Amino acid sequence: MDLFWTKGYEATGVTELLTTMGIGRQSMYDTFGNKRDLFLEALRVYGQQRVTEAVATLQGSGSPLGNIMRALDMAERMLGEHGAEGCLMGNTIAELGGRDGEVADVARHGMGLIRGAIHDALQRAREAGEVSLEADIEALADLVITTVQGSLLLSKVNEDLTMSRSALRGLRSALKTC
Amino acid sequence: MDLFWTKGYEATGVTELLTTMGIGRQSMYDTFGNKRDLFLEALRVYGQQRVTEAVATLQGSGSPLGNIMRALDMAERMLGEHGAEGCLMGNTIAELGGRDGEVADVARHGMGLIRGAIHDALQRAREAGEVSLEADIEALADLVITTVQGSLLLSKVNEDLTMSRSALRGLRSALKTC
DNA sequence: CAGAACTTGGACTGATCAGTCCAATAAAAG
DNA sequence: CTTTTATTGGACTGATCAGTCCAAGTTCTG
Repeated sequence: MDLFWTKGYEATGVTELLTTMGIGRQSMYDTFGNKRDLFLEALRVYGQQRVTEAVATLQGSGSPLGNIMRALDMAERMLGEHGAEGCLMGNTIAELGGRDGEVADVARHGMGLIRGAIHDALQRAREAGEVSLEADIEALADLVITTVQGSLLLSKVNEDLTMSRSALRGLRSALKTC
Repeated sequence: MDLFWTKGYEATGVTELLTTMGIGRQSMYDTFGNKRDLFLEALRVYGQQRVTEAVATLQGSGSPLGNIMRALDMAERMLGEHGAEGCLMGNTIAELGGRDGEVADVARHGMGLIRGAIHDALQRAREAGEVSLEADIEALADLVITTVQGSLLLSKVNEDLTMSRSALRGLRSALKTC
């Protein structure tokens, strides 16, 4: 998973995967079938990890808007730790999104789950009076997931994370005033 | 340029490039040196095109905030016409950003120019009273470019452009209320 | 202990790729 | 007309790649 994450699908060789996983060639082909299916499995694991932690944060017991802010803290932490690698789902969409439908489905599905959790948190925030009644919850949820993905994309090329952090800052203030 | 745009760098073969360009193999190697330098040239041309039209819109004579909105119209038009392909600069960052410094520089430079034009327009908008004096111009400029890139990334995997358009809608309303 | 299931390294295949070389042709320039 | 320059297609190189095969060893199971 880490290899695919840092180097991308095509740029990662099977031999490299084997030595990193510490297993023999035949074992990999017996277990996963081929490189693409191994990648698909890695992508599923990655998606599950991210979705699990994001949803847990967004469904926390405290203030819904506070939970969203804490989710954005998570995104910032990810920027710091994995800025150069970006997000495996985002990377995958960029590299294979237009070529492999099944891969695209997995990435889209993972993002959809996170977007749904953001949307639900926004709805609770609206009910709690933390955002205005007129706020467009759908648009805001899409804005959040889109901005986070954008910031993770740009961080791949800006070793200085100012721009990515700044975009998230703009997003936070937009959420507070809406 | 179109080939690299739709298929990515690695997935585009030299032979394919030659037939599309309608020239012989040797001519290409004599003229551009190798595949990577040809790509670099295509990326520069793409960047120049996008920067030129974006800056022209953002520096228009009318209302600065209105110019930003018109630039977002441009992004929406691009979503409709090239949603499945995304943005060549964004695609390039995702595929090669961590591996080829010179390529990363070109993509980063193009985006920096657009970001600068957005920033200047925001500044003029603030001076004209279209956004509040307390607005964080830097954060807003980064939010805009980041969201647009994010929406172009997600559009590669959502043939239905609802999410991308919705994110831009959220961005517009955030700009209006700030 | 004996047999089955799993794992290993290494050799191998077939395909694909970027890049080079060359001989023939076409265009341009003097 | 003649010489130089540009362009072409096609053969070729060397490397890399995913995936297969096999023989030997290891672990698990009854």
